[in-house]
Amino acid sequence: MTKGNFYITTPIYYPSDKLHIGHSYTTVAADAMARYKRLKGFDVMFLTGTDEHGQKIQRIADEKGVTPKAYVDNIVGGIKKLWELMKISNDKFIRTTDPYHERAVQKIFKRLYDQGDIYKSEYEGWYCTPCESFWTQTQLNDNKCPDCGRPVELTKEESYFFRLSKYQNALIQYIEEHPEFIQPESRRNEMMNNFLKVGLEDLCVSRTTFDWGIPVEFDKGHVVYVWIDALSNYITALGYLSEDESLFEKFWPANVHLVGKEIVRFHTIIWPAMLMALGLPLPKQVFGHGWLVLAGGKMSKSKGNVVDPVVLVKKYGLDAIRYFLLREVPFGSDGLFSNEALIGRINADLANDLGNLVSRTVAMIDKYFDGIIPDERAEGDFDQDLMETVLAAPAKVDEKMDSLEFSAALVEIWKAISRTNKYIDETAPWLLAKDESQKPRLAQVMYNLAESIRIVSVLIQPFMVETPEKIWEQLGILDAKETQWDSVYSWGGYQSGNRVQKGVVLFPRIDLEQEMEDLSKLETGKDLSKQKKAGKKTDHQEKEEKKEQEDSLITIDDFAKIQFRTVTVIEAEKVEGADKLLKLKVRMGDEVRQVVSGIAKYYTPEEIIGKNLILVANLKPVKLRGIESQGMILAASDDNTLSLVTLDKALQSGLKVT
RNA sequence: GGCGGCGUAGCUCAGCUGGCUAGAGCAUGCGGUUCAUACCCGCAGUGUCGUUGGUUCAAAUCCAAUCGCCGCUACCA
Repeated sequence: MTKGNFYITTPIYYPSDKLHIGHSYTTVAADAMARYKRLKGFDVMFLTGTDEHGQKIQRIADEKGVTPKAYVDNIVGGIKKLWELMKISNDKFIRTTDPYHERAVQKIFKRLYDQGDIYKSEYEGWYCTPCESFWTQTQLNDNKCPDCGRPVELTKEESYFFRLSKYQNALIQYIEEHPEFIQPESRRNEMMNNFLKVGLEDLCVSRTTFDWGIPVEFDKGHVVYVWIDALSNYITALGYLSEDESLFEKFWPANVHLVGKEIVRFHTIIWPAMLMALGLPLPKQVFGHGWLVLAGGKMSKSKGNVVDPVVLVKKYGLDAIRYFLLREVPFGSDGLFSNEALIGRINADLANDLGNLVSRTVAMIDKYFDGIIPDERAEGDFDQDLMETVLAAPAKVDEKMDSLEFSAALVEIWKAISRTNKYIDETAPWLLAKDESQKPRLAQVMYNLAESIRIVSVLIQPFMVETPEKIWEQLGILDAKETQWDSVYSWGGYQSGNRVQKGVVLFPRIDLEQEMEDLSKLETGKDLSKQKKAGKKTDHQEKEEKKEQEDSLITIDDFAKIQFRTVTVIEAEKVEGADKLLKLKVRMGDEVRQVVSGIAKYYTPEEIIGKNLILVANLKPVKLRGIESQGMILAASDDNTLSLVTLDKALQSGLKVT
């Protein structure tokens, strides 16, 4: 009886910290899609979960003095609660620490090894300890960690590698033959131009430097590194390589993996290559959505942007938040998240348009007909136009949903709402009510209003999860037939005899100014400027923004470890072939040091000679573009300008700075 | 540096393969209405469509250059 199967996934989130509104964004979108497909009669599998291994979690757990498992159990509990709060209708929640997943990952790893797609070698790379990331020489930025800009160390590690390079051509061909595979299109171009066409390198898929991961069965000391562990969740969740593969057979390949744009690459290159190696079909689509970005950095504090979804839901109601997330930003683009925008949407779309429409309609039916619309009705002007407009919505919603245009789908529904509000003005029921002979006409008008609202209430079900029922209650809709998706393609589903009932205000209006004040108070003590992007970041690749805060306090001893010295620049020249680098010779007392510094865009060699600067003198020397740099010059920069830290008064070089 | 994208009313944006007096929502002003959550309905705008050239009977829409912003990515010693 079903229309077919539909498998949709969110990324599995990294439970190193509480989730924020960006995570909710992805998950609510997936939820809306899953609900929509269920309403359409599909057999849906909606998967979400958590990616729980890795060094970062191990380290955080260590710091807190708990086991990694205990640590993630706690966080995952919170995540599950959040999804309950947001009424996420996932059919399954996978944790990469689930035993069935671990077993399947081991089997996958073994299989790929046995067939030669994984081989053992040595990983030589530059390691950034704070970020726990390896980088290749070419990834480095001025020989520093491209993520955090701190120095990296050359490290060797025995590792297993996945032959990603082998699948390069097959991937290119697949992507070219399946233009719908990577969406939106701009992401496809990025993957093609930046990775596939320039060539893929084999991928390191095991680690020996930590043990919080799935052990490689046949080689103790190695744990499976993120890729095979995390990405395979999409199939292990379905029982792939378990005793019961029936779900896998039923739902794979997935219809769509919803991911944030920052992890499109993993899902469109690494993951498909893994699947090819396993001889499995590829997911039909990977959709990389945009980020919700917090409104302007320095403004955000004073404007008090709240990004904790729990707080938002409690404050404004679940449906308001879900509506905002899906409505405000076209799904493929980035969008601004601000409390003003949120409140604006709530007031304009939800309170004024939808909520008020329901309220006024119910009030009129109640007032004019004691709650039940009489069967004796008379058609009149505007009826036809109303019907046409409202009935046009379902097909448009279908069309938009099929391409994951949630925002556009909601726009279509709201056109119907607007049309209905206008219809009230056109028909002026309060005038009809004054004339006894117009009762049948008034009844028809009331019926049309009720029916329009009924259709709208059915259409909003994928997006809003509490409001539809509240509306049905007020309209006196009891029969499930009236709330089925199929019932909105024709007029007349609202049944005679339904008794309307005034109810609670669906969406109370919010006083914007008052609210912004409250929010600022709520935010005191919290520094949101650190959190510029509320977008979801799920992987081990995630940058750690909190680290700065955690590590921000040092002792005087820590400070003493760094030797700052005054120096004078005696020579300077551009580094051949590098845009950003200047090679400096500096005098430090009797000593002359060679320093390479990434300031070429801001200083010419000529202007820097003779300057008195501060050098970090005991920094481990590194080679930058083959030139040894014996220290680091201090400078400050904002987005546009960089300024060297110079001495206010002329002093000799070589002095200690304390 | 390479690839891609963006720059349109105060704000957020629509405007596909060039063609009626350049649109929507929000905000603003005015008018109407009273069933309703001071709501709804109507009307009114303002825009050198980033800048400069070019193609064309005709360009916001195509081409070139340029400025500004953003995304991905990189440095060829």
